[in-house]
Amino acid sequence: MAGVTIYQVAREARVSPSTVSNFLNGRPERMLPETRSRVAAAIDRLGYRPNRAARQLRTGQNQVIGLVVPSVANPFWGSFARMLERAALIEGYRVLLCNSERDPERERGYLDELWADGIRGVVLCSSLPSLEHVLPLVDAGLGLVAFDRTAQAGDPAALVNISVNNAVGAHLATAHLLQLGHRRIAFVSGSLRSVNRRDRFRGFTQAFEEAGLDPAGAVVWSGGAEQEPYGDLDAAELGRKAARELLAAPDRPTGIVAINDMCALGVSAGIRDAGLAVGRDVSVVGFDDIVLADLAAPPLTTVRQPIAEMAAAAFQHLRSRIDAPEGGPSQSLLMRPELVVRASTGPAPRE
Amino acid sequence: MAGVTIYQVAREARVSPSTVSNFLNGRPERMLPETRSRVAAAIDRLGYRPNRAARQLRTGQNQVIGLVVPSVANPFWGSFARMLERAALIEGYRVLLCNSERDPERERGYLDELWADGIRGVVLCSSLPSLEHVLPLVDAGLGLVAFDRTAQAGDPAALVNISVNNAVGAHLATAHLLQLGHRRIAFVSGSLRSVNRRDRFRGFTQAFEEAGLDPAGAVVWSGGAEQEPYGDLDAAELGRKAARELLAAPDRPTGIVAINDMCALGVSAGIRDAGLAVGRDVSVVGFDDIVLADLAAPPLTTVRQPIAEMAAAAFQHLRSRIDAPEGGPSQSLLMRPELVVRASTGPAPRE
DNA sequence: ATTTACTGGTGGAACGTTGCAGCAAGGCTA
DNA sequence: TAGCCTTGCTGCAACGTTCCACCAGTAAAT
Repeated sequence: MAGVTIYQVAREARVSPSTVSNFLNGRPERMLPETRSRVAAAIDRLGYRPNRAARQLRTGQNQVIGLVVPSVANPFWGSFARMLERAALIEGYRVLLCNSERDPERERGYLDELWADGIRGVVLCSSLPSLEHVLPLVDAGLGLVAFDRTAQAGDPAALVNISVNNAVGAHLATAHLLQLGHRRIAFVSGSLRSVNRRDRFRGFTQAFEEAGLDPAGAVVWSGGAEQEPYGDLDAAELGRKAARELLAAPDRPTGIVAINDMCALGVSAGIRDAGLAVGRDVSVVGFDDIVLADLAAPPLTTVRQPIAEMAAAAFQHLRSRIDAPEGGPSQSLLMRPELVVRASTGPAPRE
Repeated sequence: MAGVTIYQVAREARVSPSTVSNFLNGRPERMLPETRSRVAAAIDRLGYRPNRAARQLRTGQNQVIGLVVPSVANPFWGSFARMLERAALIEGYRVLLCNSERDPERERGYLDELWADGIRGVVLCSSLPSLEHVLPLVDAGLGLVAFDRTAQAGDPAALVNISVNNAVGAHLATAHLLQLGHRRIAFVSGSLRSVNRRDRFRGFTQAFEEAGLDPAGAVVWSGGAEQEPYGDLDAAELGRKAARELLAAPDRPTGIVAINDMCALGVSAGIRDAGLAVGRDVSVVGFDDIVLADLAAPPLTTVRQPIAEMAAAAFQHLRSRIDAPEGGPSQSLLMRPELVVRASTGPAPRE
């Protein structure tokens, strides 16, 4: 045990514990320079580090935020976790990591745990349509930033939503394929239960409508049976399976919009499994722009999320919420996505 | 604030706080069944959750472990983080995430922070040759599992090392290429400063020697200048750059052993940049077997690490260390890697 | 000379647990 | 009947902070 306390520092510096505490907590100007340096020297000499548990018990504050992601094994969430942690670290906050596997039960369990740990700010990457399993805690004062989810009717005022504009993103992706002459386009996703996925699907159909086409003609592949929930690890496997099934059909699509990059990479693998060439026989668009999108063969055309800005914004909102729990209703943020054209998309092959 | 305390529960149940505490902490048999159910009912009715900070202050224990990885944005570390978190969760532990970016300064800073937070168990994925920047804390009682690093002379007895046998892994990879007839083989890595990388390099040269070849003839590309540290994000970029440089040389290699899968995927991209075909013109072997290895085109031949077992083992060791801080010197673990042959390797092209 | 204000501190009660020591009541032994 | 053990519970101090209230000393204002 380390266990050098504020009392020992006080004795060493020949002051009272209160003075040491004052020194530590932003009121060093309330003492003579001479005292100040005596305290500083004592702290240094003894290698004193404040006991965080005691501090938290006393103040009710701590410097930890929670992060709940579907699975940090998915590179998109991995990157997000890293950037959020980075943003947090700069301000002296630490990040507790939770993998929900998209399971509402686990999600709720995690938030309860975090609350019991005295954590008052959480970034929840849930995108479940309803957050009601979590609202009691928000009412109790938990600062919550919902990531990758747009504001829904009935959301409490205290809730901040940060998301890319998923409809616009999917629209971008789909319009890109349409412009390349593709007409038989499939939308590949797991179940469409989550908000962001529904938004993306909406963007998909809107692009059809704007092109004067009937979206009903588009193929939607959403995991066959609704055997939810599934982890994000399987997104790739899902895409592969989707590609296999879609390409075996008589009127196989020439373009595929995947729900995210992992799925798109799976789709690409599936296309190759079928002996076809990605970008020539079948075009694929992803979503996220993970690092690997550019490394794939062919490099993946995708919709980029400004992940660094989003992570920074998520932390900032959380932070101001923690500092001023009763602050007014907070703004939700809807970022602009960007289409990154690479080689996984090309002109529709002529029949 | 939630803030229902053990006192309120006690009053509600018409017992003393001590009794409630006894109920909560494993001594429920020390009271009449009737009392027990009264307490249980009160807890339930009030929605009481123990205050963890207070508990930690009192007992010095908490249920949190630290995880320090180079960068969770790297899918390998992402997967590892997820599995460690899963193993921890089962036993009621939470995981605090830290990205060191392979910077010893940051590493040390993180461990200090974790220690100040009262965390007594950390999985450190460092692989820096020396852990001396961290030893004072181990001496002070911090449970430390070093992951991806083999035991070194001078390591304290309390330190547990868990790693795959990197030498064997790299040997496997290299022998595979040699067997396919490759003779001009390059080893691509960032700097070779870390233990695991040196081990892998050793396996690489050993395979040459066993084949009766002079390892001095092999090309070693290790990042040009030693401009360390670099984040793992850049592993791919590094590989790409390496491939470009290596393939521009007069006697270009026909086989490349990459330090890990991200690097290998970068190398593959670089090979394609040069207009060559991976697996035919140039063979590539990775290390780790991340999920994406199988999705790449062509799928990546690689050395698999038994990541799930390693994560579980890491947690178990940590846990027993936390429960019995003065336990005897602990075993280090050296797991067996496995070569997974896919299509990124093929027979050496004839000249 | 008295009040008022400020400066540079100190004292001590919390924060919510835990766990040891103790205690009342009943039962057993001698 | 005294002594002692056991059962089932309670009292209280401690864990290491913080921060409000207070205080002694000096200086300025009345």
